Amino acid sequence: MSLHLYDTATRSQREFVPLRPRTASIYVCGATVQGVPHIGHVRSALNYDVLRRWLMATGHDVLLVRNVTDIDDKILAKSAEAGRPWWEWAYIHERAFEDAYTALGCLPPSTLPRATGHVPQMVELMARLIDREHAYAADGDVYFAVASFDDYGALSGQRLDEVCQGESAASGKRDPRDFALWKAAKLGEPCWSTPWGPGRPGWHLECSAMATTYLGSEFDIHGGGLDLVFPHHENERAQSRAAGDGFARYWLHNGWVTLSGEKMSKSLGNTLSVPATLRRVRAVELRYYLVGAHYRSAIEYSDGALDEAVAAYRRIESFVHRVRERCGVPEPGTWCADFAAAMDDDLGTPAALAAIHTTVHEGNTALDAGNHTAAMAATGSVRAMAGVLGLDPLADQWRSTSGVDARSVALTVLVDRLLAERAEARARRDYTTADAVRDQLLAAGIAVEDTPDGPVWTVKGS
RNA sequence: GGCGGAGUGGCCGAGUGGCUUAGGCAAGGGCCUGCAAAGCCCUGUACGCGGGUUCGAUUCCCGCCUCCGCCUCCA
Repeated sequence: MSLHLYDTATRSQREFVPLRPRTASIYVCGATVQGVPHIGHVRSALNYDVLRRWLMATGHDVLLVRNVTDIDDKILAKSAEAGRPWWEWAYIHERAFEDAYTALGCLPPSTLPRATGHVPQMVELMARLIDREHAYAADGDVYFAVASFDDYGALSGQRLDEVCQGESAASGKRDPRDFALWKAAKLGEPCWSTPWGPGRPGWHLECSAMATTYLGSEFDIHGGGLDLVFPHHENERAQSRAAGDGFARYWLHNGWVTLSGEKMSKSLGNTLSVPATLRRVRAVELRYYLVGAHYRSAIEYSDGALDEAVAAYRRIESFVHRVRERCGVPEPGTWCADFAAAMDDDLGTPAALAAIHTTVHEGNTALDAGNHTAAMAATGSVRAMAGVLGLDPLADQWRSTSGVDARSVALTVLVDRLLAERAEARARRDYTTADAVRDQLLAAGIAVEDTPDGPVWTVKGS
């Protein structure tokens, strides 16, 4: 079995055969940085992070480009409303997004291009399109001529006669279905000069320009949220192919996070921000929750479901910690066949998680039987599998303290001192005193468990 | 109106034409423990409704109901 991915363009699973063997090039539509990231935004980034990690784990050299749309109508409107420069507004929110991605353990992209930094490439692309008579300039706007591209609509399944794209108010448009590649400068708006007059990039054009700048005229995977299929990705595909580029070979789209049955979106105002969620659960737990559902299914957010994910993750985490305390630090090993089969089947993370839980179960049984070798092996396997999902409990990413610092040394000395007292009390059957010590520790957030190898303590939530 | 997705046991959430019918959470019983905790063992008549195909359907086909998304900016 090899990796198969569901391709929106063909509405079917296709075997992933990269353009160049052992390499993978991925372009993911990042955010329009106009506000604070919500958990739906990070779900998208997380899905492509898991894809990337699985490709890396199976021996691919991966290039992943995620863009930042740092100029658009809403950024201009919101910054104006706030009385701040548009570029400051964009950068503040770009940082908020990056902070959220980093907190959740997304590997940094190979590069993070901004739309405003790629105007020359956009001009070049428009020139090619005009040359081939797939685009035309009108009063400083530049439009793509939809009718000139036969394959338009193939990606999204939209019927041409039903389509009427947003910029219909514009006078120079020859066909209501045409969409803007470039928008003529309006008074007071930022603009860049082009052969057709000053203006600013249209949304669709920038992604085509940035993707091919970094990944070449043809690349492997283009990803994004389900809502981008039409018109954004349809238009990207049309303009790039019309210009003679092969463009994306696989189109992946992730499902929603919904709240009260509705898509979480800024316009509806029903968003749950990442910072707010991280005040309630740890980042790794939120990651488990978002990665635990299949990427194409919708997640109907609920506090209860998030709590269940927290409990499920802690089962894995406590197993790994228990083995580490009793048997030593296990190095990541190899994943089991079920796990690989699940991941190869269109990133079947639910089944992959089931494989992890099965291994945890086996490891716990081994630990109960005093078989430290088998417990270590299971833990190594769990670490490797969880690592592919970015959920390895012992990964540096999730370490709350940097390991052996002065504070943790001090804590260890004090806890060990108390545990010695408790051991003495237990030895003389003074359980009142022994339990008092344990309760004291628990009140301080330190859980004590008696095991065949002696008491083991852990700081809750670390 | 056009296109697409979903309805699974107390809850979350996979999946499959029949095989011990994922996994987790929660619940009940048991083992272990001084007591716990954690773990282990056991238990639980699931597949929106109505037809059809089939020896057999939750899984395929048809119809219906309900919910959601895209078609305008949106992960």
